[in-house]
Amino acid sequence: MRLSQSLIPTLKETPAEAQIASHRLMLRAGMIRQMASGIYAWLPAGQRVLSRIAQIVREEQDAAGAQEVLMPTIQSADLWRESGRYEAYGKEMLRITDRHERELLYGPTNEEMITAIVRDSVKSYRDLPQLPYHIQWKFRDEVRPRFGVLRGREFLMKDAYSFDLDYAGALAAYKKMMLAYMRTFQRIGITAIPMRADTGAIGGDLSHEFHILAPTGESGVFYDSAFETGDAAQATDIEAFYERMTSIYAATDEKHDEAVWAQIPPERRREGRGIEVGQIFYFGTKYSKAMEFAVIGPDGQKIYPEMGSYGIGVSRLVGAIIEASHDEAGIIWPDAIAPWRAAILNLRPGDAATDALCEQLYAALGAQALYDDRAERAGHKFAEADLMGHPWQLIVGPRGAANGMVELKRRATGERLELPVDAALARVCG
RNA sequence: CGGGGCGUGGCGCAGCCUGGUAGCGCGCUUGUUUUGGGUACAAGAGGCCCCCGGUUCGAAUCCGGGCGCCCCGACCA
Repeated sequence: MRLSQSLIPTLKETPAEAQIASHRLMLRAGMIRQMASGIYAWLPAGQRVLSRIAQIVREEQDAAGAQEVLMPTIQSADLWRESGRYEAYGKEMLRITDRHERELLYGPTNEEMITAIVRDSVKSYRDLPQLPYHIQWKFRDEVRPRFGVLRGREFLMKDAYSFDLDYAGALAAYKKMMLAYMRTFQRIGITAIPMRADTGAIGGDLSHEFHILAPTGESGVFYDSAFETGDAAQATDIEAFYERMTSIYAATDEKHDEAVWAQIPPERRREGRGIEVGQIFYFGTKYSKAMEFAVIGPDGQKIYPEMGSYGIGVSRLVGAIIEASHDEAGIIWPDAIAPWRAAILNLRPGDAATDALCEQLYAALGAQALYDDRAERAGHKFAEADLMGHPWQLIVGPRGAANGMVELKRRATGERLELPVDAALARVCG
């Protein structure tokens, strides 16, 4: 992308409504614009990050054996009457009436819908297990939206639903998702810690929340430093992995147990704040029974499938990652999800050697690069590149260009190196 | 949903108390300049002062009613 032709409206000053770092930076870096309270439009820089995160989530769900589907945002009230949640859900649910006075709603979650879909086509025990997921926009009419995309009303979410014949099967699905989640967060490049959680409105008796550590997190978290050394990508034995994840101490302040905490060696105790970016639940036959979803077992008897659901807040992750990874100058994107791997800063557009070298870099990097070809001051370009958080900056000025040299800056460390073009490209691509 | 605050050019704000027909910084346009960390000078463009009603000779300003947005709390992926 050439910056001169892009729709990336950066702001020098912070809009008054933005209070926390991620909200401020997302607005200033031109990633989002608010369209109504808690509702945002995603501009190219934001959209690219959102897509990258979604793609990693998708790949890890697929790897775990889940199947991608896409359910609608609008649902029928009748569906929710089957489970009894239409009345129970309260004002958080956005209710809509169509031209025929039919009652609809903008889905806050999809347990009912996926149960109906699977129920209507799965009749035999031979058809289970099933593990569908989708990545879709949801709406919860929060009383008080805030913190930008961290607490929006409309949000992009991955949610998966497991259907198994028995508890053992459901537990296996739960463990698979736990591993998939840890792999997902590791690939994104952030530390997320699973913590035993309440099951809340969805119901059930086994649940974990996944929290990203960030100083501005909404809840206090206590955990054993053993989490810092885990490597989900290397885990081969899922049972051992699950055992390890659930035996190391980690709790939000609500569930914190001082007695257990006291038994952890002091040098391993970590306290901080966390932002919840995912939650997994096992809830048994709550929905299958309420919605009369049963398959016929080998003995001809009805079996109500054991269910679980597994969510990741994709749009929330964007904000959460920024909370965990920024400095005074701006965002610091992890490499895996940066909107562009590198920015090319042309410090002297119009200078033949400088232009030629920039074009050479841009041709080599293609869609991975954001080329700042504007007739702006160098300082302006530096400041905006730092703000937007590109992992690498390829800085090209007439001085170096005359000798085929570029300056490579690593955003995370501030390290700057003068390198020949090929060496610089190798670093960026490697 | 309780408590508080704010709505004035794209963004940040002043003006409102003490009514007299709108201003500053940034951004934008043009020119000159500058050229490695948000440059300088000059000249411009751009505003139903959130909306409706009232008071008044006259309302951004006072009064009433809406709407929108933000903050604290309760709630929450």
